[in-house]
Amino acid sequence: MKKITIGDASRQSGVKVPTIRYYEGIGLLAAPSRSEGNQRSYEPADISRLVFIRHARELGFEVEAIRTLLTLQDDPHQSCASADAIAKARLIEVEQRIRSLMALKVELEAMVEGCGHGRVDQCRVIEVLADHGQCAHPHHGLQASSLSVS
Amino acid sequence: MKKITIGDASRQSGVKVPTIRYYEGIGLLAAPSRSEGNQRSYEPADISRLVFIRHARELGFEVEAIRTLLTLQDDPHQSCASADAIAKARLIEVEQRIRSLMALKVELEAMVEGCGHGRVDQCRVIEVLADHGQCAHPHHGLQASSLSVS
DNA sequence: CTTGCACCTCTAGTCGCTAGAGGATGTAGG
DNA sequence: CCTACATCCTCTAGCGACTAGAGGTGCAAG
Repeated sequence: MKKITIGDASRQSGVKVPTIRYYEGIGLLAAPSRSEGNQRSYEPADISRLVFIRHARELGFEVEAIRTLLTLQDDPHQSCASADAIAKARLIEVEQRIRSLMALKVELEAMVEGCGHGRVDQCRVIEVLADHGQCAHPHHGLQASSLSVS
Repeated sequence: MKKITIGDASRQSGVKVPTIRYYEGIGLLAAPSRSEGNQRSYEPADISRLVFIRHARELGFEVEAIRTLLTLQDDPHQSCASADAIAKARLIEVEQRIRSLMALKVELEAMVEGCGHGRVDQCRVIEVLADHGQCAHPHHGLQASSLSVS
């Protein structure tokens, strides 16, 4: 009978208040019951769900993937093949991302090192950007593809 | 006097047609002259600028950073300290990102490996997400912070 | 002269939130 | 009981960097 306000839910789960409402809006979290004054009232299970979501987001899973993972969690007798597949796909994404970023790192290091700290016309930073042929490493085919988790 | 259409500019620079128009809209690229029929007509210098922009975007520089880099390029007698600083900041971002992703990789690997390929109630993927205490590595403080380049 | 592609503008959508306006509710102190 | 004040409510708009689509015009080849 303890009523958990959205603020408490936020503090307990680590998910910000507007984000909780957002998750409700997109159907990740069921709409909770309301108090007489129309305020959301959560239960412990909702907190767990929010922690689950937050954790998955921190791992870089997309909301759609989390939606699938949550339906799996809701029915524990299902095969976990989908969860497995989602995690594996995410792992492959992360590995690719790391490879790309390593290539970027090498190139940025060369740019920064090559900068004579003088005038722009001797600056390798600008030069490399202007002329792709100067690249330390080719990295064509890199395409912006979302997903952050800094 | 060769007139470069937006389609040719796209093919030569590797920047998509709508993206070129977008860059014009946000002022990264000057509005080119127009043909009688109101079609954009580019010059070789515009292609170079587009290549510069594309390359910088591939390296993960934000549009605002590129704006600065372009003004530096336009005046080659300036000090390149700003370009240097921008590249260094980007390098630090990339290094941080790599570290975070390595931590994610470790955790995802543990999840995937721990999956018994049975039912959900034995699945470590779901379990780890539900209970942060199961994490192989702590990665709190990770906050989504934009910037992709897959 | 017609077919068909490339071009034009404009608006709206993507993702995962975040910020702000403007108002209602809940709680603690006087 | 009244007043602050924090917290809650809904709603809309904005972020970055594009992308997609509607609805219309230009142009070159057959």
